Amino acid sequence: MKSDKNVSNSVINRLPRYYRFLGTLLNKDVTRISSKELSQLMHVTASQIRQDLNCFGGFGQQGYGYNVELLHRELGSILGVNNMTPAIILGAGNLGKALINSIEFPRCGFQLVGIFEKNPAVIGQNYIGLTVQDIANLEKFCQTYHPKVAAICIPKDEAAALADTMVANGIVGFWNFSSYDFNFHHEGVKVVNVHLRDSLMTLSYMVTHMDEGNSKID
Amino acid sequence: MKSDKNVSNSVINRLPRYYRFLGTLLNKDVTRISSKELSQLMHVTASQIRQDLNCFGGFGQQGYGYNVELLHRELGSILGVNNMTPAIILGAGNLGKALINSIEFPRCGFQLVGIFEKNPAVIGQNYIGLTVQDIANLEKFCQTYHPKVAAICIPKDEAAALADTMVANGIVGFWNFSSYDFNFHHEGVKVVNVHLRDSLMTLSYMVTHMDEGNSKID
DNA sequence: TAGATTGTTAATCGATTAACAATC
DNA sequence: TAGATTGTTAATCGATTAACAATC
Repeated sequence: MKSDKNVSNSVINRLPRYYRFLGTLLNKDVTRISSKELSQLMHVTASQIRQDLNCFGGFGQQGYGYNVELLHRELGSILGVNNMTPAIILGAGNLGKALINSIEFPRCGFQLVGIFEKNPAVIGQNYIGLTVQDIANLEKFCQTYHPKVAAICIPKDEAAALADTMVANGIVGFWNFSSYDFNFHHEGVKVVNVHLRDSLMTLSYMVTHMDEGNSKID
Repeated sequence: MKSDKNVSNSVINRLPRYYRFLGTLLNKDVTRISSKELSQLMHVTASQIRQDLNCFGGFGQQGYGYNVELLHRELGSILGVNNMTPAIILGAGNLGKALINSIEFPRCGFQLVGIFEKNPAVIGQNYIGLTVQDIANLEKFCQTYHPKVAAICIPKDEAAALADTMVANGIVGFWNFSSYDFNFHHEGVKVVNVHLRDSLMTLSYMVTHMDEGNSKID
């Protein structure tokens, strides 16, 4: 892999989409594709595809295009989808349960190793082979099993109360569904925020201003 | 309100966050705030705040700053949070149920008027006062109740099969959790995509490349 | 009035697109 | 070889930041 020069957030955000489209092509037994063909499929410019891919290496061949299987595998490796990074979920409420049941963590690069909740009615329940644990045991669990990533499905205040503990105990990545702002006070951790409420309000703006240009938000 | 000039996707995406912070300030009985103070609170530049707000009007006062309550109300109105736009949810699986139970639609500008599912085991169940309906009744429902927005919590193929019907029956906005690409074939509709799987894979990239700069994605 | 802070224009920065020489 | 398509550099476009005159 080429030394990762110039990899902007925009590029990183587009990588999973490339990976997804290539997976679809692979399932259809497409063996090669040019940036132009892919650009028509994905509705982006061929230039952007070539620029994006070249942040990571020269995966194509002049006059030929890209080998779908190879490129898919390379992007998977860049995304780390085979790393099985140990991950936990904080909060087994509606959202937590939805993630547990609808997200294929192993296909995204993670192994789900623990689920934590403070509600006694939920503690002890079983989901996809994991027993929901008391969130009071979180620190001890981290010291034993060293999860690296946490999906935050608890309210802002509870997230705030646990943030320092998590970082101190080796959590380096947050998939954050709360409105707590992690990287404000935590250096060196990676955060992907998913603000569902904000995203719905953005849609409210868009349908409220139907006439205006903006038609799509990712 | 000033004529909406130059409102980019970036600005629209930031609006709900401004609204959220102002709501918090309001709860703390803060009556006025300068762009500088707000910028420190939100970790953005004061310049950007002033630029963003000025897309919609001059809500501040030289030498004083912004009236929190007024600005909060104005942003709410711009976002359309009081519009009560009729909305439906397609799919009452794990994710659909999570949205029903954890998102406050009325506070985001919507009134939830229908929930649809194809699984017979779920049809007829009750959530927050709504009975889950057979998705086969969707078209008829639309013609009677005219929902304007749909949250898509069904698989790509099912979304694809229903897309034309929905658009033909007046749905103009999609909160899309599937990997079906709406605006490819549908003109004039507004789409906010939420690709949870992609977002988790982006986090995988980030923790796989810990050393590199990027630390936060929204 | 003097001090503060906006609204807005100008400068900078970064991301996207276009172009093309390299090369399979 | 000729045609196609990449990798990469240069040009354009848009978004962010800085600066400052207007003004409360």
